Parts: sequence; C-alpha cells; structure tokens
Amino acid sequence: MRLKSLPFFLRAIKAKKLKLDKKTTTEVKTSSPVKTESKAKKTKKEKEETSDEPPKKKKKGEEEQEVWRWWEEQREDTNIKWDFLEHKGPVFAPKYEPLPKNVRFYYDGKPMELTPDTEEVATFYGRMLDHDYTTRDVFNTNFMKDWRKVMTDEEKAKITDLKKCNFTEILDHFKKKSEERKNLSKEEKQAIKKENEEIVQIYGYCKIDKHVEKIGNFKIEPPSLFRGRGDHPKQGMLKKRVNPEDVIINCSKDSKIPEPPAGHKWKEVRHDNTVTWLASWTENIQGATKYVMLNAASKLKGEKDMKKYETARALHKCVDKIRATYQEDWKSKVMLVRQRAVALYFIDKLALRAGNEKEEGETADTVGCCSLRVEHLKLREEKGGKNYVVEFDFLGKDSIRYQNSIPVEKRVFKNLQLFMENKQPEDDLFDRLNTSILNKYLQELMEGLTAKVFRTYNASKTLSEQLELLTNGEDGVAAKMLSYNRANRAVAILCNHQRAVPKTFEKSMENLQNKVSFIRSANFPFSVGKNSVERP
DNA sequence: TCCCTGACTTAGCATCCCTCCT
DNA sequence: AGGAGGGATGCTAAGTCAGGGA
Repeated sequence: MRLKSLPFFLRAIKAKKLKLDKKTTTEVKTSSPVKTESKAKKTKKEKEETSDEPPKKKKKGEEEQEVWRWWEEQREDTNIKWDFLEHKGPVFAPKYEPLPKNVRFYYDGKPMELTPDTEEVATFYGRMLDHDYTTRDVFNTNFMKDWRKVMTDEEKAKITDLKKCNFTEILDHFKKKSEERKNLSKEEKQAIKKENEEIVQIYGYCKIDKHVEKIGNFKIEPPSLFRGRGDHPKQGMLKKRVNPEDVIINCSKDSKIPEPPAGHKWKEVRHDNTVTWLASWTENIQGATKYVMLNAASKLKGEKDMKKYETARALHKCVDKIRATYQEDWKSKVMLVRQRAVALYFIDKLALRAGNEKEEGETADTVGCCSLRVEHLKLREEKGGKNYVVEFDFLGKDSIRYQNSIPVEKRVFKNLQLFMENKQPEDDLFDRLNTSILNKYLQELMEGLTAKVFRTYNASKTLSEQLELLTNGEDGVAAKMLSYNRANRAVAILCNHQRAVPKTFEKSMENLQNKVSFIRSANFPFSVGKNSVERP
C-alpha cells in the first residue's frame, strides 16, 4: 500500500475492519469519525451493516445519534470555529468525604486526628503508598512542604517528619472500598452505571452549530498529588481543587449560559468563537491552562486531524527536493545552515521531535532534536563494522529514553564533529538553532510544514510500506491481524513509542510460556504474535 | 530578537470492562 | 461463578507551534 492509497486504509478503519493499536498509531491513526465502540458492539454493528435484513429495533435508551458525516461536507478555511455553542459547563470533582472514625492516621506511633483539609491531603498520599512515587525523595519533600501548607498551626507543630507518619490504615480503607465496589451485586452495579450515564447525558454533550457533539473531558481534574513523569522536580506537589470561581466558560452569546453550582460563580463567561474550548482553568503546579474540549470524533477535532494528514501528503510530494536541499546544505559556509540541515536530517531520518527549549528546574530534563546537547551523542569513526556511527542516548518526551546507533553520511559525521568542537558536555549541539528558526525555514519550503509533520509523514509511510510488504491478498483475518500488528510495531520502533512493563508481566509471561510449550509438544501449526515495544 | 503565553496535539499510565477459560 | 487477560477508555502530563508584546 503506497501513501497515495492511504484513503483506502482510512476507509478500512472507518468500516472497522481493522482495530488500531493506540500505542503505535498516534502519528498514523485516522480521524475516524465513527465513534469507537466495544468489540462486542462492533461485531453486532458489523453484522447489521452487512446484513440485508433491516436493523433490529433498538431498545429504549439505546437509540444512537445519527452520525454527522462532516467529512463529506465542504470545508472552509477560517479561524472562526463555531457560530453557536451551548453546553452545561464542566462537572466538578466530588466533595471530600471525611474518613470514618475507625480509619486512623498515626504520627510517631500514636493515632492523631486530622482536620478535614489536612486529612484530605493525607488520603492523597495514603492511597499512593503502594506506588513507587512515595519512595522518591523529591516526591516526599514536595508533598511534605505542600501538606504542611494546609495544616493548622497545631498540626504543623506536631507533624514535622514524614517518616513518622503512618498512612497504612488509610490505604487499607481505600483498598477495602474498591474491593467492596467490585463485590457489588449486578443490580447495584447497573444502578451506578445508570447514574453515571445520566451525568454523561447532561454534561457529556454540547450543541455546536446545530449538531450535538460529545465532549472529550467534561470532568474537572480532581485534587491530587502531582505525578510528573521521570525526574520531575515538582512531583508530589499538591494539585489543588478547582472551583467554579477558577473556571472560565466559553459559549455563544445566544446560548443558554451554563449554571454554576449553587452558591458559586464562574470566574468569567466569554464568547470567543475563534477557539474550540468550552471551559478552561489554570492549574497551580505549572501555571498552565487546562481546557474542556470536544471529543476526537467531533467535527472540530476530526477536521484538524484530517488536515494533518493532508499536510503529510503534501510533504510526500516535495520530500525528495527537501532532502536534496538539506544534503546540499551540509556543505554550506554558514554555520546556522549546516546545523539546520543536520537537525532536519535527524528529524526526517529518526523521527525526532522538534525539541523546544524548556525552563530549567521547572520540568524533567528532556530534549528533542533542536535541544540536543553534546552529552547526548557519541561519535564513532567505526563501530560494528560500520563507519561514521552516531550513538544517541537522551531522554525524550515523557522521559522516555532514546537509545540508537546509526551510521550516517561522512559529511554529517564531520559536521557533528565540528558542532561539538570546543564544547562542554552540557552545551547545545545546535547552538545556532531553535525550533522557531527551524519552523520558519520549513514554512518557506512548504506551506504548513513544521518539524512534527515529518514524524506524521514518516510514521504513515512506514506503516503503509510495512503493510504492503507483510500482507498478502489471500491471507486470512488472523494473518492480516498479525501483519498489521507487525507493521504497527515498526512504527512504534521508529517513533520510539514505549511503555513500562506491566506489573503482571512476569505472571502472564509464565502462562504464555506454558501455552507455547504445550502447543509445541502438541505440534500445533500456528504462531503467536504480540506487538508492543516494552522497555527493557 | 527574545520571551511569554495560549491553544492545541501527542502519549504514557491507570482503570474499566468484556471475553474466555476453568 | 470467578478470575485472568487484554483491549478500550479515561485521565492528564508533556509536548508543539504561533502570535503578541517589549
């Protein structure tokens, strides 16, 4: 399957012939406008779609909204995102429910009663006791500092050492509660489910330009301890409760303005139709704005997604020229041009991210292409029988380690030597370059071209090439699935998509081994495939 | 040009929930 | 029925990129 035939692939997915693996397809997934459903429902629906019989009458409450086939409509390119927008506002986190009296917190071996605010924050820590986070110094220090801020003077005077705090009864309490929830009767579970569905019915949808569309995240993030990834300097800090007074509502003037919860006011109600968000608030850890936005299957998101792939297709048409240009630029007399050319080569060849600058000490120390430092690569004139090898070793987005050795053209190698000359390990490799310069240049090469388009393009191309290579028209469904998973895996490797080894890994591996042994001994004629790139 | 910020996408982890097997 | 397995979904952190102001 070549790139130009990708629309067929999209259609196949829309028709739900293939299931996409979320892990490996972010760069290549489609904006499938048909909402995803559970496997069982899919099978049922597929039957309905392919059957000649009229669809069976749906039970009450099961009627589906007719799908708005926005992707078949004419699109206009404007920064106006909507003409009408009405919604009920976000759902706030439930109020804190104090612990029952028999669940105690101990300080220095003695039970200690906490005021509700202090207790609430203690429960955030208590329920994370089993997690690796609570073994980290940074997490604990940050937690203690923020916890003390909510304590009364009396509590503050007493609770000074986290090591003397015992939260185990709190953890046990929540474990017990979750166990109880699991053991509820079918009817009780149904009742809870129904209640949740009612909330979704009210708050989970909005009316936008005569269409009802699903909201992606209508629930405001509950208070908790900040779980920054990797070596995050702010991990363990208290993420505060968000109140209506913190929330800005965005909707159209002529809509029914959402009611704030009783006794509360919104921070602001605005009517800005140049943006897609319905509500926003500022989070207290990094000061970043959080948004309530539409679901991925909505027109607003889907159209944007579609455009992304169109841009990638446009790149396909001129990528040869761009590659020739940057190879030529490796010889440039201007240092910036050389650096830009080598950086672009990495972005293209290795699917690296752009690499914006980050404020030191505010986040984990991670880098992308433009922010690579001398310490992140090693140059080997010869390695494993290959010449001019570059070894990369750095932490990328989400502190996922990127480790890769690649042979490069001699000219690239010599350039890298030049860029690294007389520099300290912590110095920038591309000291003349940043993402802004790079993207401005890319914009000159092609309208809408930015660094991330290369990732989308190369991921999509890899997937389609792999599918072409691995599949055979006569293959059965199982074989097609296997090929599809393998193709996806190739994309995961290219994009360095990784996931932690699941906690139950060893157990399930053992079970799998047993099955394999059994199958081998019985001489079964089939193989088992798995597609995930797990971290070592 | 630099810096900051707002808006939006990308992506890993947690949890839910369905299916299949015992 | 109960539990394991694993995909789907939910949640939210962490990126990208553009635009505006100094």
